[in-house]
Amino acid sequence: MVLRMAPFPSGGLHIGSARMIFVNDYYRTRYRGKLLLVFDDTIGSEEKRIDLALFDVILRDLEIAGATPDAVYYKSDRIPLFYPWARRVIDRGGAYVCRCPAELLRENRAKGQACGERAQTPGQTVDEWEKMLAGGYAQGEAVLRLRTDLHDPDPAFRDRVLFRISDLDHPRVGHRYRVWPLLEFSWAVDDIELGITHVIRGKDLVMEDRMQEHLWGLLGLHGPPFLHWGLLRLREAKISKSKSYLEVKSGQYDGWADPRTWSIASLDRRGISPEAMRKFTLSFGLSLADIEVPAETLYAENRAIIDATTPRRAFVEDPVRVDVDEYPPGLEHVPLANHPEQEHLGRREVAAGPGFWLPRADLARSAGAEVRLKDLMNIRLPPDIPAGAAGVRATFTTRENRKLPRLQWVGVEGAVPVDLLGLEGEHRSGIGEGALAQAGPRDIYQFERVGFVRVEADWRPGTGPVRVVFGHP
RNA sequence: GCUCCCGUAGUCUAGUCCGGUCAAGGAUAUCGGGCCUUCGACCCGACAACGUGGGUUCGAAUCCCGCCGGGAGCACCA
Repeated sequence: MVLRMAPFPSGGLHIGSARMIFVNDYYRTRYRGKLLLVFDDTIGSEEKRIDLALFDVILRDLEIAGATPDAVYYKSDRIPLFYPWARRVIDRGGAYVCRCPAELLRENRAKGQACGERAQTPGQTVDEWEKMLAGGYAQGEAVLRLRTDLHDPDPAFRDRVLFRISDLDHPRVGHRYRVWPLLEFSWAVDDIELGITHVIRGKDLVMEDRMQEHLWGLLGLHGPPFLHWGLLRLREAKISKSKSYLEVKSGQYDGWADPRTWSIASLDRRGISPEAMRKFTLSFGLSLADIEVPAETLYAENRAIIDATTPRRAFVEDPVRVDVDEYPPGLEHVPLANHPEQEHLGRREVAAGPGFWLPRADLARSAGAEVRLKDLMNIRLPPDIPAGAAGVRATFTTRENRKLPRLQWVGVEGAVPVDLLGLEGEHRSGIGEGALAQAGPRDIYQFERVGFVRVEADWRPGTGPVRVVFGHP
């Protein structure tokens, strides 16, 4: 079994590409086949530009996803290979060189009308084709078109363009070629040349199946069967690839791993395991319906994978200093379990009061009430807590574990500043318990009552606030 | 407008090819309860679906036809 993925290098791989990645990889693994990555970097268009930096971004995304290809090809290296194939199609009368403007071509297609050029003999087409290749036509002046039935019931199928002329500068091969194949033709050739046995691709390309089969029929060949999947979207990820591209390029976004892109890399950065992405994606099968799934479903998948192995830590957002009067002796430090159920994850010694940091939002809600500092003690808060209060004095009540509102807390001693990057790209500052000072890059923690977070890959102890990215609740 | 594809609970999905074992299973969400010192986990329970109309049949989610709804294509993009 030989499969292929064919992304266009105009953006990082996003969650919508997940089906391409995981479905293909699933079959490769299951049938011990090969999975090729073929960059579909024919020249594109003015609107759809190739970005050199994106080849590596995509490669890296596939690595993250655990779907490293067995081989990598660049369509732009293979252009000369397509010319002899074009010649074979022409010789069989399957194509003609058309000099109609795009506008006229479109109108004729809609009406099922032939233009004057269509009557060309293969001999005349060869001459015109040679002229195209030799530079005898300017960009947009001539194309090689497939000859189908002009009255084909599907207007989309009538006399499609196979090759066109482009003077755009290609980031890999520059101006080495002027006559470029379109996706359909290049794949009619490469699915044969590369020995692809099964084509699994998006349903936006179903019409291309017919074109490839038409070409194969013309040449007496048999190509691989086609399978398709429908569009997959996360409800929260409204952003398009091209919009992301602009934001990343302009620096509005923090690269392709910015949480707002919902790219594979961004999910990884947030601590969502590739395994969760895989299970999530494969759970949809190969359905042809376009689906929109809440990110919560992906989060649930991830929780099931990471919850049991993820240590708990205290984080207090927008902290207010609270000093507790009548603080009981001997509670300056307490041992806490790293995980409520997984004892093998051990314990850590946590600095407690009498000075604490508590979340401003919780304090505002609980003024005058007795609250429980989780795992520690109960305190009574003063009746009045001004909105901008810098410090608050509270009073110890009991240690008895009663049903009280529970707050997480951070003891003042050894507390470390934390910068939490949120899903909208916002930075939430807070303070974390001392144990976080020894966090390692890419470590995953659960901030109790906040959610799962992952330490930034480039963070090192002693370099300022602990930088983490919010994953999910 | 033309062509193709898709319609099972809020969402996603199993079942449809080969009609009965489907008074439709699972996941997620929601609601209620329990439990662990998290708003997380776990346990128990509840809610909730075959788009619609006809036909075939002893029997239809499943086969046929119409309609309705949704998506994609009709680029010298991929």
